[in-house]
Amino acid sequence: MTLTGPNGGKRVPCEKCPLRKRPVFRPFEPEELAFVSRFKTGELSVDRGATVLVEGANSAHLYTVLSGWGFRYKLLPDGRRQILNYAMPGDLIGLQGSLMEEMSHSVEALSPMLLCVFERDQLHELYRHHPDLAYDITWLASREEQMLDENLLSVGRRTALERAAYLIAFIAGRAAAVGLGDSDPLEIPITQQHVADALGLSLVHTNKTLRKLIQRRLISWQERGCVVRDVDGLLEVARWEGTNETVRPLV
Amino acid sequence: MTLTGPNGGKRVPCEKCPLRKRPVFRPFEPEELAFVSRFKTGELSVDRGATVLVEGANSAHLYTVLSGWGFRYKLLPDGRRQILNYAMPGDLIGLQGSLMEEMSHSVEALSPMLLCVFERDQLHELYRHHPDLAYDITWLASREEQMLDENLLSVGRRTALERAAYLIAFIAGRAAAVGLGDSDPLEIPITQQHVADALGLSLVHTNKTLRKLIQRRLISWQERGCVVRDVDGLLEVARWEGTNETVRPLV
DNA sequence: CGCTTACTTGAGTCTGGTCAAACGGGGTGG
DNA sequence: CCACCCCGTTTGACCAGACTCAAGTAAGCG
Repeated sequence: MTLTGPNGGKRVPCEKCPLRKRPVFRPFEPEELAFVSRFKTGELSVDRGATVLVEGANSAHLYTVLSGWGFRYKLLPDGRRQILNYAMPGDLIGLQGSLMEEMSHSVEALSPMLLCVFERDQLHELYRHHPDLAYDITWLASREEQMLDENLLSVGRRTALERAAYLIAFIAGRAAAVGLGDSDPLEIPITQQHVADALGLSLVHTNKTLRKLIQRRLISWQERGCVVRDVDGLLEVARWEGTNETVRPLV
Repeated sequence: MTLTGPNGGKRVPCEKCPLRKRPVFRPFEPEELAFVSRFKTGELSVDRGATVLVEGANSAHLYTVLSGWGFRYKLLPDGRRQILNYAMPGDLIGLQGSLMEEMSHSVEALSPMLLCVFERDQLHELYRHHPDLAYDITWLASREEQMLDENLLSVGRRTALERAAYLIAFIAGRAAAVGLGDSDPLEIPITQQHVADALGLSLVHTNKTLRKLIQRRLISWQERGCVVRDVDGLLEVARWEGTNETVRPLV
């Protein structure tokens, strides 16, 4: 886990942020950009498997994913784990920890990740002087809630096969919006255990379910990764229309 | 469904809002109160069973629950329903619909409800001139997300009995914070179908599960309602510590 | 080369689902 | 006033989807 200081070597200036070029992200006014740039106090680089945020901690920072994959999860006292959502470039993480006393979930990296670091303290200043950005942050929180709603519907009411197809199509859709898998078929860096914990299923049953999707040639599996072959096919199995990724703010 | 106009007969002025006296809600500055009061453009009274907000609609309003119970839910095309969360006094509903293009869930009343109505358009003004209130709204959105996280963990990873106990203890905890069931034991106005749809279980299995809680004298069931007898017992069955209801903003 | 991690697969079990029927109270129309 | 119906709850019988246990394979790594 490396923390690059302000203007350190690796620092990606917000103005030149590669993500910002993507059409999913709304263009920012120069002054907004300037503020965000000041708001960003560093970059954090974490390895695969590293814990970015821990439940119960009182984090002084919040982050935006610059690159890489991660996931939010909660644990039961006896170790049962539920993955709540996946995080990918452009996603804000740790907002809850900045607003509340402490984090109520943990975040772990699925691949090496690069994170933009923001100071929790400056959030108040953002709200005071940049109402549009404040609005954006609420919007992002609301979007996260929307995703959770859909996930909850899935875990609660879809069958195992529908759930698996939904999850992969959902991730693929979000990834496509930020330009992942543009050229080659998308490869999601997850193990089947991660899928199981997101779906609320056992590892064994998840394996058997994924096998069906593989047989139908909708996905294939490589060590440590799911290759998405046919998103439309997945959507059909899930009986889902997919989300329309609307234009959104970036931090 | 009745809409009472500004300063109509039934209108509860924000300054005299009975909820505001509760210690869970943070005290507001006079100017904040004045703005909220202006922000509130009316009251909406709905009957039990009425749909307050519909998925897909583009609502011009958002609401705060003044009294009564409701629930947020999503449907699958074939009718399967998942209840996402329950709404009770002090909760903000319809924020998503105000921020996004359209609602991604519906809201239905479990009992007669009284709602404070706010204009979506004025949300921008709130963000521009009342950063603290804006912050509060984000905080509330974040709290809703936190509740969803916990619900998702429950549906995904807890057993049927744990889930049922958790749900009822969760609702009871929230209700107690806003003063419901202060004198008599709390009575939650839900049917077993509502419990089933919140837990992701079938009606039959839900009935058998609730029966166990009833045998253990943790709850009892009256027509159209769950009576909470022993919250600590429920927490124990759920293997859960309960949420600490922290002070929060009201609207 | 042995260890670890992740994926597979089969067998047997059990939780939870489906189907079906019945009950009881409240409301309503005859 | 009574018969009927509807809604929500209850129960039993049976079925199936998902879980656990167990063992084996394959690839990567020190």
